[in-house]
Amino acid sequence: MSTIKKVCQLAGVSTATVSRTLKNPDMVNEKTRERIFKAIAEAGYRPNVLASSIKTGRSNSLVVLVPNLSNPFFLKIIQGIEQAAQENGYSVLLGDTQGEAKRENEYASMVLSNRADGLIHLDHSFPFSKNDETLAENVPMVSVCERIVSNKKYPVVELDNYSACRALANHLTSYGHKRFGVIAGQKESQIYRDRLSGIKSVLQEEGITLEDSLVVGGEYSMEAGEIGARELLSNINRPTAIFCFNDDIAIGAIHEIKKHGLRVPDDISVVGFDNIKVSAYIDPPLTTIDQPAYDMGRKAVEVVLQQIKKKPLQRDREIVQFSLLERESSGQLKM
Amino acid sequence: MSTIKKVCQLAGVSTATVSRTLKNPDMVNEKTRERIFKAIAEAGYRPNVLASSIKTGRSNSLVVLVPNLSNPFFLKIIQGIEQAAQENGYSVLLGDTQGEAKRENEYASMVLSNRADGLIHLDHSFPFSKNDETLAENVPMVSVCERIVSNKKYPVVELDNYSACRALANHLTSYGHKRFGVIAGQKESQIYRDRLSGIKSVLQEEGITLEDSLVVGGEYSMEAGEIGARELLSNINRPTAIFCFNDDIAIGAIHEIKKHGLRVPDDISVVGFDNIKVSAYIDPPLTTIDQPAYDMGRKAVEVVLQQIKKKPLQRDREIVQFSLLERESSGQLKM
DNA sequence: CTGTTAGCGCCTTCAT
DNA sequence: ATGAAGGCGCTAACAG
Repeated sequence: MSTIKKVCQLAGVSTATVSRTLKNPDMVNEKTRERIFKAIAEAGYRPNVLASSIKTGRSNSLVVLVPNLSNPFFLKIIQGIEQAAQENGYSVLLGDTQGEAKRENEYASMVLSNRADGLIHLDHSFPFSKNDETLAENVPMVSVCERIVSNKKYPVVELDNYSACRALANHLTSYGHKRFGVIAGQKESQIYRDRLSGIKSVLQEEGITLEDSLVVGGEYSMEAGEIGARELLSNINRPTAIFCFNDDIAIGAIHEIKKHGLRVPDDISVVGFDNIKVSAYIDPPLTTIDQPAYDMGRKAVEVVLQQIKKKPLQRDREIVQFSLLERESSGQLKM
Repeated sequence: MSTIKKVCQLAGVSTATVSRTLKNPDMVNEKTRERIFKAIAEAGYRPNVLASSIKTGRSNSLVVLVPNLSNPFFLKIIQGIEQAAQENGYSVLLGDTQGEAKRENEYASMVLSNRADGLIHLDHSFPFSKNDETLAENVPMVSVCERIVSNKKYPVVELDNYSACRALANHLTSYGHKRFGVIAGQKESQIYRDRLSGIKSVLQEEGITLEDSLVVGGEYSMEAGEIGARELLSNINRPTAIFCFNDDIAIGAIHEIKKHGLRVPDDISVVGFDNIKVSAYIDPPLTTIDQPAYDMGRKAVEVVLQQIKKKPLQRDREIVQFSLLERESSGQLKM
């Protein structure tokens, strides 16, 4: 690995000139410049970014914390992040936390040790350890989808879960459904509260109460969808329509419902959330809320870069638009 | 951000002692050690990894190049990579190349500029630019699934695609199928050749020839599966069984086949490749080849770390085991 | 066991 | 326009 010095020797100039040639080419005489470029090529020289980072104090990397890499929805977000990061000269350090605090702490601390300049968190937990809490105070950080629980307010990129769930609920009540079930994801999050209250607000308007026993689940996965559906199907008040808190859950639920010899949507309507790709390809195609995952990722990068560059944020909540995709997993109540 | 010097002041020692306390605690007196730890806590000191990297010449990062972040199969590989990397004190820089040479070049060059110590490539292209070719000669690099096309042999982690496809073909011929179609992925890769010849070898044994017009596709996606299926269905020799080169393609194909009013597997059998999660949940559940994606990721890390540590590789091809999962998308030929 | 010293590779004044 | 020199934060001989 040749260093700047080898280039100096070859070109017969000082390190300063080589450095300048790379940063501010105009500051250097055209002839020397050419000579230096030739020397660089000859030496196969690459500036050591670490060495320059140490001076500037910038690593030009962002850490991204994902609770679950298997979720295609997160993937689309990451794609957006990665894209936007690259366009801005940043690279992405990926941290699969699996929701474990220990892993979160480890990855988050990369920002403290100068390995990364900012943090994007796809979860609601405060990712730093107790120990690092005060250190973390000025860390550029943004959460996507979920809101970070902390004394300090961190910016967030999310959609209006309340309204989105109202849209879904209105859709289903308009089809005449009266008995509902919910298969939720994590229950301790803001998302859970927002979505559930969105649903309840509509049902209330229809004079319907959602019993606790009809709100099941606790994890965003196909398996959870299966289990949740099984639970709901065995309820005395078997619902005719089921809200699933993401598409994976819905896919699991539909699978289970069919296994019981029931039809979707003729016997039971199912709606999802996220609009992952495969949702359009399953049978029946899933009615769901489209979240602009890719854009959410991009926006998150914007927000965290703003913080890194110490520019003031216009707002600390970026709300993105959702849209209700009515496909074939939901339909008229047949009685 | 406080540096090692602040700790020195607080603890009244030299930088060397602080450094040692962090690296080789036993080399330092217990009392001073405690004092230093207290000072570190007080200062909120975090070693600047960039600064140490510059000395050691190691960044403790690996770049991972993925052609398509939307493919859940790659995701599982990345999960394995990420996991194994973390266990070994490495972090993962994610590069979504979208199969574009320019992006590959850019990400690959991170190894040349000391941003990363090694490279894991989930594609078959040589990721460095022409310019960097000689520079890249000694770069620790491994490919997963695909084999890197290059003069120099790079190690690879893959499964025996030829045998896996023989297994699929045997499975289908045993059900009496005689007319086959193939919806392939990228056609210029080793995978394509291996898989196709695996299929053909079995068909040949049965005295069946696979016409070129029945080998369609060119991309690993659900859309490609739809298009490919449409093409095959309109062929005069409409196949009764279709090989799809990954599960996404199969999902798209099944979707399309159903749209045409045909049933899977009663009218047409469909088999996939990879065994992504959702394949067990679609209707009908997909017969496919299970690739141990997670383990492949882990193994790739092992291999690249071996190279980084300049240890000789036992072999330059790590073959992982596949297994044929017979589910319900394939069945007896009905006539 | 601890401190001194000399860099790692690069950037950046400050001179010239 | 270019060079000399100091330093970024940390590590690693080498002394003591």
